[in-house]
Amino acid sequence: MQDIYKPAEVETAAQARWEREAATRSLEKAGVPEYYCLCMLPYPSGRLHMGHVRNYTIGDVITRYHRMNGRNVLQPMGWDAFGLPAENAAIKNRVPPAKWTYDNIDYMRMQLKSLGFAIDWTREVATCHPKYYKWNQWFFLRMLEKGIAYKTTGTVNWDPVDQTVLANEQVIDGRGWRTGALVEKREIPMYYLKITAYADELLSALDGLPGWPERVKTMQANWIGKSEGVEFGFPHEGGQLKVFTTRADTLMGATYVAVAPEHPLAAKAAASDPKIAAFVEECRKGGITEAELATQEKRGMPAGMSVQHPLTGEPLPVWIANYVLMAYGEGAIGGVPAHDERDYEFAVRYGLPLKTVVRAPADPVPDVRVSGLGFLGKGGVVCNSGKYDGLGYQAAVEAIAADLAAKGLGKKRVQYRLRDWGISRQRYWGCPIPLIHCDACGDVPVPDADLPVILPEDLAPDGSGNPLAKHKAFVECACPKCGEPARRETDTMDTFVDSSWYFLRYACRDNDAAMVDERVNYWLPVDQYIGGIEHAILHLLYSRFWTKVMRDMGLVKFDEPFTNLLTQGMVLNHIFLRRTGAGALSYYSPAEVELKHDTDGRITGAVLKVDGEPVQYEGFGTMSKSKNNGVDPQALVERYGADTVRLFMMFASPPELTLEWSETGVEGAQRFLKRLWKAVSEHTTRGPAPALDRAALDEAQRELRRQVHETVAKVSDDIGRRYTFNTAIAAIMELLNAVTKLPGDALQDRAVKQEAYEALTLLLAPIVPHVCESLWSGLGHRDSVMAARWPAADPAALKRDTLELVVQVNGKLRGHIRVAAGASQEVLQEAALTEPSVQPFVQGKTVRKIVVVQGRLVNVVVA
RNA sequence: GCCUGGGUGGCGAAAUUGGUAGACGCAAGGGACUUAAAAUCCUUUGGCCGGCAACGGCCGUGCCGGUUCGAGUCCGGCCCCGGGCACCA
Repeated sequence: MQDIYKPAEVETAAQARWEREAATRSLEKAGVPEYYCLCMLPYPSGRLHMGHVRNYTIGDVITRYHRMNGRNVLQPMGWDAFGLPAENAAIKNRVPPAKWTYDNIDYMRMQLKSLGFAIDWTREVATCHPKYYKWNQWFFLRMLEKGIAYKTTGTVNWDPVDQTVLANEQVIDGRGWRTGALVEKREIPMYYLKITAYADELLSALDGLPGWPERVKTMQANWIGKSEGVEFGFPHEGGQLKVFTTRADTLMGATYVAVAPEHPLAAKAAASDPKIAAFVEECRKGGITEAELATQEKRGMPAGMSVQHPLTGEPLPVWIANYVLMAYGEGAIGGVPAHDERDYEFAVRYGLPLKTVVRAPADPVPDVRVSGLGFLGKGGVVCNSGKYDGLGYQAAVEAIAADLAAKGLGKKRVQYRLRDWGISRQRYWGCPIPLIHCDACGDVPVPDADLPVILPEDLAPDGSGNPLAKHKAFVECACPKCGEPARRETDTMDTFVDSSWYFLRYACRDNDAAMVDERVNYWLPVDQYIGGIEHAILHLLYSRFWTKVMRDMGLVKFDEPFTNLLTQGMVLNHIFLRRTGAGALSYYSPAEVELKHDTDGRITGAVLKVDGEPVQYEGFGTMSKSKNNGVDPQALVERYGADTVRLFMMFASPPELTLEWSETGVEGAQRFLKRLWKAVSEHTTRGPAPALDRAALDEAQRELRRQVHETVAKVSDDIGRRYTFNTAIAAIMELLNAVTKLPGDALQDRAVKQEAYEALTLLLAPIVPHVCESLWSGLGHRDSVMAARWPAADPAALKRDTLELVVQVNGKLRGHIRVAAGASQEVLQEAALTEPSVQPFVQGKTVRKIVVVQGRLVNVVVA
């Protein structure tokens, strides 16, 4: 072993050894417990960013930990290779998206390899490869046959200048990003997947996922948004205006009815009244995101008609209102301004009457005409509602639903907030939807034998529309049914389709005859899935849905794709900027800036290194290109080595929290590895250590051994159960501090140190595998550390004869006592009361009570 | 607007089931080594007060209130920051 730590040499040698020994290859083995550790696949944007490094380091630590614990572990990698950024790069650089994507994949694969992740590269998948997306198309056709995929219209952002559909992120302040034109909503035909048919199972199955964070399950449950309520109609001349409400108890308080601008009644009203038509047209302005719709100013216009209250027959005016969503319920609501904040705001603005029909249980019955927002929530009592007065929420809903049913106007039903999944995208760089449009036969599925429908890879988009639609060789085809000339569908699939099942394909990517095979049931479900919290809802919900559809078609034998889920936080860095000219901002990389501190170490300012002039410090923010505060992992690996980068990432904060980048923190991580290297190297230069003789140890040696085994127990728990890698590393650092402080060079000193250094190496192997490979062989082992077994704590070494307990008086710390390990309560109380530092606080006072917490503390309560 | 997390020293954080607040590391100060610097090693470090000192006291986990022998942790109300909101991935 060399006496100086040289990361580049160590890492090249370790990676070469793993390659030579095919150490990261995973094969299906009968009789060995399998473990599937999966990280969310990256979008090949060009270079890895720190979020990727964090994600894959977490996955690699878990992978290597379970390997050392004897499991047959699979850790695959792939590329979420279709998507918008490739088209944007194509527009900017005039390079076909395919070339850009494949080049990026090559570079990023090299980066991943240089970080030493134990990935089985023989299973690599790229979603833009025809051998992958063929199965998107094949499965889409199966869903079409079953009625799970269907066609209807959907709303999109429309740029009227470019005549193009825009993604939400391409709409900035209501305008198209390239043209600056005001964006409009437009209805176009699209294909949908009937995820709502699985709403109930997607919701109830969350209870069967104890390995998922509560927060993610709560978000998914709220997203699905199951609510029980009443669907009923407001009768009018032309029939009934249907609404759905969860608050039928407030029905007697309805003073108006409002419909969405896209509602058929609004269209009908617009046809005969130009003012209404203008208003409906006005509502088309702006984007389609829920955030935008929910924050816009509430506006409305009378539809020029009225309906009857279903219980009283009283006429109620119909309004067209922009705050009513066509996508939820029936696209219409009964307005109850006294008991709904949004209705209240609307009614106040347009002078609509209020009627108070619910009161707090303790309050007196209010005057019907009391204005203002009344009781909210479901804990009230119905009033001013005739026969329903005095009922609580549930009883009132039942009674009103029964009366509506008796009149043939309504019934109780369940409503979900979840909407079906629209998968059509009017974009080039995606998986073609396998349909052919024939004038005679309609929409005809592409026969299975003609799959995949191959996406031409040599087109370059120019920003106006989908180049596929202009590509004759792609569009023009023969109808599979009648053979006459027909047009191929040019919409491609949402990239969420690609990422909804890629984790299955890793198990069988060499099978060209089937989407999945038996190996999928060997590896799946995924034992541990790791990725960003930003995917908590959409990606994870779509993957769960897709898995259930495949199960129902008999393709897989499990119900849920991911047994355990770890959501990692974002990586942040300092943000520096200068204001240049007319409000323009110029961002500077933290690498170009020097921070100024006061004597307490507080940041007081910053200057640009090149000119020494101040720049504005904006605090921490997520690493991004636009803020110019990203850190290039490659530069770090070259400067410090992969192990240092991995160690810092895992040490700086627990995986679920955000991580603030710190160059000095990276240096600290490097310092630790150097100290470890030096310590082991000094130990091994004295030759092989003698065998450990447990009976011959002195107190200091026993104490160090105890710490070794306590550390083994703690690190096993921190990595294997808690996923708190930061505290595992802290314990390992403490152990190194302790070993290097053990004086003496006697035989048993060396034996205890050998045991300690071997434990340190094994415990660190999942986190910094390259350096541990060298240390392990330095400590006298011929096999790779990847083949070594995870250490086990020796219970005999953990045993303690005495314990130190805390003594509190009225909950305040007043002293410590040392007692025998098995001491009785009486002995503890006596020791606590007679402890000199405790005496002044109990003397002359009445002891009311003594609380003893086993192995921790004694609290004396005095008055 | 709706849904969901988070807030602890100068900084990243720790405290695992309600039981010693600040482990571990960074930064900063003092010292050793060195012609010097870097590197390395030793050492101090939440705030305030008292003491020559050993040490002791009080305060302290975003803010206000509550439960408890005991609250960073539980409950109620507020403030601030982040993630998601269905065509970014």
